[in-house]
Amino acid sequence: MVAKRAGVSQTTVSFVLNKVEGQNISEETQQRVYKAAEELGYVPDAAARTLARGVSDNIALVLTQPHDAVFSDEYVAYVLTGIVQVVREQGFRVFVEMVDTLTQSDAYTQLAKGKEVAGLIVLPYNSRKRDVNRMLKLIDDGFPIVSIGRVGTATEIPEKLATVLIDSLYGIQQAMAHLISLGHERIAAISYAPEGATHESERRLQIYKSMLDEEGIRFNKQLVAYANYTPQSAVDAMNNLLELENKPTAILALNDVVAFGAMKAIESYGLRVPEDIAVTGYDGIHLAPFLSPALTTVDAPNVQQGRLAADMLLNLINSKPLASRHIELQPELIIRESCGYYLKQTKN
Amino acid sequence: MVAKRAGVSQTTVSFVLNKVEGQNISEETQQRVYKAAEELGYVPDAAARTLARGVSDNIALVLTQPHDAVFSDEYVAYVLTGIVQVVREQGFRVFVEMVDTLTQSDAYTQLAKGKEVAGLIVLPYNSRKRDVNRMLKLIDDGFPIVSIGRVGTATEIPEKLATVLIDSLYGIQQAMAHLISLGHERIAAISYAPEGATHESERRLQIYKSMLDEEGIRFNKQLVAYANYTPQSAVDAMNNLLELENKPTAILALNDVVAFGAMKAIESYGLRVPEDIAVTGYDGIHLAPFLSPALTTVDAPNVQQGRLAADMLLNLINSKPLASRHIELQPELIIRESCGYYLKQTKN
DNA sequence: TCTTTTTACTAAAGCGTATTAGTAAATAAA
DNA sequence: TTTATTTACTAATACGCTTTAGTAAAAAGA
Repeated sequence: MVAKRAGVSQTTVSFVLNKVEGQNISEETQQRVYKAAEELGYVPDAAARTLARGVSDNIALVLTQPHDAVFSDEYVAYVLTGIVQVVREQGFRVFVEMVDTLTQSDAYTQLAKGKEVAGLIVLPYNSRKRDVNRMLKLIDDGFPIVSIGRVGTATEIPEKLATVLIDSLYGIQQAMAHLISLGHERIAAISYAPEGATHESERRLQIYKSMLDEEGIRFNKQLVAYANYTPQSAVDAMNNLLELENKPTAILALNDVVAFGAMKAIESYGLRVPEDIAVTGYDGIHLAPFLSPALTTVDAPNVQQGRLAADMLLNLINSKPLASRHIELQPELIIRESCGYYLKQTKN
Repeated sequence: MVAKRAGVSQTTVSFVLNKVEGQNISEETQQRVYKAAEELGYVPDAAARTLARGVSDNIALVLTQPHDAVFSDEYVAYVLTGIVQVVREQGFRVFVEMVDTLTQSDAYTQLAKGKEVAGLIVLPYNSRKRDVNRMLKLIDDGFPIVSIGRVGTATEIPEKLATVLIDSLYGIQQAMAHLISLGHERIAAISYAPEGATHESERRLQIYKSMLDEEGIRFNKQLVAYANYTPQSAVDAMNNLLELENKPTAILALNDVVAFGAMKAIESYGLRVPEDIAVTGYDGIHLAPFLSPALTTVDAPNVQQGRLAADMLLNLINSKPLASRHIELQPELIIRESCGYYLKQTKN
């Protein structure tokens, strides 16, 4: 079509529009091709192009979730945004796949083998060992995969799997140090996941324990409660803590949604945050500063996490060397009102 | 590959795997094909398939936003979830495209003409007239497009454009009626967008005005403030209202993010919600019940909106008749604590 | 002047599937 | 028994692009 209109061969059109190097096409011919393409509103057929090239221009973000669960998590939105921002500059598009690892465990393989995408970014927080093995097999076959965060139940990050993590060790340490520096000793932790459900939540609890240890505070099992991803379950967990004879004076919420629920429970109970009980969160959701009291939380750079994962993936796709297979980003404690830090400051 | 292994022709393989009707393939041959495909882990090449069929198995969700803006809106996440849930059952995948309507105004056309997708679902809240015209032209060419919500600045919904709306007239009316029934007369409205920026925000303000009118309350221009999509801008807007000599006794926040900001501003100012000032929101974000006080808000069924849009799109793609080109969903006022309704109840 | 190199292109094959038109063998109808 | 129909397949083309191998004409080198 374009070829006819410009009076050249299809080959020439392809060379011109793709700016293929090493082909001496005269300036004049090039202009003619561009003009013809412009006039016809030509857009190359994506499928034909992919078929001929053998590689797709798409990548997928794979979320491991039961697929009727709503991804209400801001976290995912942030990561996705980061990814889209980066890959679009190289002409890639992004699929969002919600994979129920129980019923569609071959989803990774489908995407890869069908050449639907050139690479995958995976949020594997609910995935099983079987899924991980599938991923590793694909990687061995040379298929690019980057993981964001730790794999669900696995204790170790597979060396082969490119990963972008957020250093929760550092984050939780900061939060705990902050609470301790404010004089708290009866610090309770509320996990966002059931006991043993994910490696990451267990890890955060572990850090909580070791921080207590370092400070010579005895770990008390009663002061650990488990929510179930929803804010309501966090309310319930907090209510259990409030029924203890020796109530905690501070709450380390393992994510912000839990912190929301905990604060709600505390105030419904008739106590005040931070005067009676201090609360810290983790994630840095964008409404955290606008709670009353504003939530002190560990701000994790999630957009950045998405961007870096996308960067890594593009490098893998283009067979460029990776600076590192495992990137760790530093979160930052943002001190606001929910721990009473500024209250103390003013008093002095 | 599969053909050789099963000892049949490529054609037969295609017929079997695609379950093509009217082809008499013996049960035995079918089993042989299935077995061979299974053993080889065969996954059809997506690009080749699309090329041969002439239609893609993908759709795109197009977000009109400056593409460096983070889509922190839960709203988008909900809609996306609904869409993915529905289309995946028919074997479709979903692209997420973030389109800056200023710099990439031909994005719709690219996707359609490149046959990258079989149809589009558009969230057009920031789109310009030019974009709308492009969409309408594509529709005229028979390309399936469904819009979620009203087109950015347009006053009318184009008849040709299939649309899934949420009836904000009904929603805002309920919220206003609730505030008025609680005795409020000095009701201020805070828009989530700058004056005149989007049709939807202006529409909500219009409903606010007409409700005042109906109740014989004089409209006071001073009682309208404008935020700029972020919670911080809502804080600023609220602070302006708090500086009025005659402070409002109730705030109609035009979305929940604004409500968050407004409540924060009120409490920072030293007043209480709902005792001094009542607040209603709009959207029903999932943290609304866990604010203190819990936010009374108009709950919009956004997942459902996504599902219905996906349904419509699939019908358009399959050239099935649409029951209606314009669907309107009813939101529902959820009464919680931020207006003092239960406070009054207890008093009596 | 004759040969080599460079310039500016093109013909044709190939990517992996869907699909149309067709065929040989088996069965049914006349 | 002959003809028509049905069953069970297959050969070959098309989809629209990329890319390899090649060619004719012009320029450079000997």
